[in-house]
Amino acid sequence: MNFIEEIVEKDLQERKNNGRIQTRFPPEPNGYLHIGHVKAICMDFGIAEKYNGVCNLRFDDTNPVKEDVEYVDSITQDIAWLGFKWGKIYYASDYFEQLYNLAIRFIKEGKAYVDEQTAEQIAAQKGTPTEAGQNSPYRDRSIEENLRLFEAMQAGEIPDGKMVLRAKIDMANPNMHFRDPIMYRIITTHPHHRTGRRWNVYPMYDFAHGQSDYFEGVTHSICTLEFVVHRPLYDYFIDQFAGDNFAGLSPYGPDYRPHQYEFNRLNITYTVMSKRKMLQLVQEGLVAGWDDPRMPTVCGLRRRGYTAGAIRSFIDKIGYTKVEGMIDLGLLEHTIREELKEQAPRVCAIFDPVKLVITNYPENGGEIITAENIDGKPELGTREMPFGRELWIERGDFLEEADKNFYRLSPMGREVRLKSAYIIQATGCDKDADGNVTTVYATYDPDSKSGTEGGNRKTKATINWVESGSAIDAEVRLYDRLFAVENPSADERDFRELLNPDSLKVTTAKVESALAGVEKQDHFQFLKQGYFVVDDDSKPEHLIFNRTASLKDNWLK
RNA sequence: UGCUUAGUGGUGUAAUGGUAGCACUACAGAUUCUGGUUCUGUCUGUCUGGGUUCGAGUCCUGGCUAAGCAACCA
Repeated sequence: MNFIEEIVEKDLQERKNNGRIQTRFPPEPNGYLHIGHVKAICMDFGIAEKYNGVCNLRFDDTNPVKEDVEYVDSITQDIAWLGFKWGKIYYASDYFEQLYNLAIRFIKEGKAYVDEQTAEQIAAQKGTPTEAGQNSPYRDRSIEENLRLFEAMQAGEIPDGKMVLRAKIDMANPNMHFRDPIMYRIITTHPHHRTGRRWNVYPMYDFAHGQSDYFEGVTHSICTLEFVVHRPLYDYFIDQFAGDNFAGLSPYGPDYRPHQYEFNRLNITYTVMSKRKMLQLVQEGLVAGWDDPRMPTVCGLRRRGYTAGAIRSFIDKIGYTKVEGMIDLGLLEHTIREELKEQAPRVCAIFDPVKLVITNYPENGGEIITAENIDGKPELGTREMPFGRELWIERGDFLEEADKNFYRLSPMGREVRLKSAYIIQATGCDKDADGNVTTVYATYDPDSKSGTEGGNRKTKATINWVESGSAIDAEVRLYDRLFAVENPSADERDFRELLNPDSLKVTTAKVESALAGVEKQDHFQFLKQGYFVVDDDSKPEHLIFNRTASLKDNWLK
């Protein structure tokens, strides 16, 4: 149980809010969801699910300059793909009318004023974390003038940037957010994706979020640590209005009060978790798009071959605390391997092929071998592998002069098993002028077929193969970590200089004919290579596989 | 020099005054028709000084360190 769940259970015990549990996931529709958001999603939806409550989706769409419907659609799709069910879909823009009225009321109570200074002047006056700020010269306008100007702002009579509405709190407050925070600014240059040109003023996050929670009846407003310093302001605005129940706007009675709680956000090594940086990577063509398999976005992870179950399991493993840390990318990879090893059919794919000729196999012979998709799991089915005199094997599986650490195919070596087929012994090879092996020769034991009595003989090594006449050429995209350094965000260099130049290698492999009919999102283990998924752009005549994760390999040492 | 938050093995996370545990990583061995998997084992930890207590990772107190906060972003 994490510390948020402890808070919830305590609240439940004390019958706070009559035992009602309501959370919300509040994305801003200005980018695609990434795995950091998934951590928040698992929290928000998880709490609601576990404690018999509801989690609503609320788009925090208070800034039309950055937001777009494109993102609303992708966000809902991603959440659905992850397997979460929201109660209702709300938008902060649903409350623009109420929020505007609250602002008017605030002005009438002498708690807000219209400031005509430039953004630079306001910033300069704000002071620093260690020095108090100065009052604005416009701070003590009359209520009537404030009212008139704010209405003029909304009427479209004031150009963008010329005026803002500020709360009159305390320019000397040690919490910078209390130094007369801006409540409303003018935006006329961009129509809002839902309200169009209806509004010329838009509320800031601090004036919108808590009130939106209140309108909806949210009990636990859970967010990440950077909002800790905003919490006093969240409480402040609600306190100002909750006295008379927001003039009757809450259906939950006078004792109801939403509370904000914060947990540590997710950081993962060798990646970035900033929407701004991701947008830059996309816009500058440094990746193929938001769903590039190297991206930490939900759609990128999906295209990489991560399953919703594995992603949720990963979030479950890392937990929730208030300690800011950095998760090993290795843990994420471990989680997808853990899932795929149970369900991904094994197939042979030869990445660096060299011809193997079995000299004592009949010249025009051939046969079909039936192999289990996963050894020892007959319930997952079988596949057919054509076998013949000429095969493709991995170049690295043959060494003309082997040392004792190499126990695969070699004329000097021992017998070797062809996976699911026969036991062979290398006899020699052909080489080109440069000394590269062009063909390997071997003899086989016809009585050693897998599954027969003669096949029970032990071999030290088993190698992969694909029959040359039936092999299919497939494009394989070998993905690796996006960045070359562990923590790109902490590096003084521009993050774009830190990209891993080997994050994608495209190559061709000879794959089994059984893969002819694969469909998008099918998962496989290419034996000894790694886990691969069929790419969204794959076609029957041009198969494309993305490497989800490599297999662990202890041999290189 | 302010406010806020936080310090448990390499990483993440438990222990709610009573044997510092789990997962990942690393290493070693066994098993294996994947140099994968599986199994077994090993290494490594309570930021620090003082105090309370029979007993402190936990409570009190001083210090140290780190992160966040000065968008008309969320």
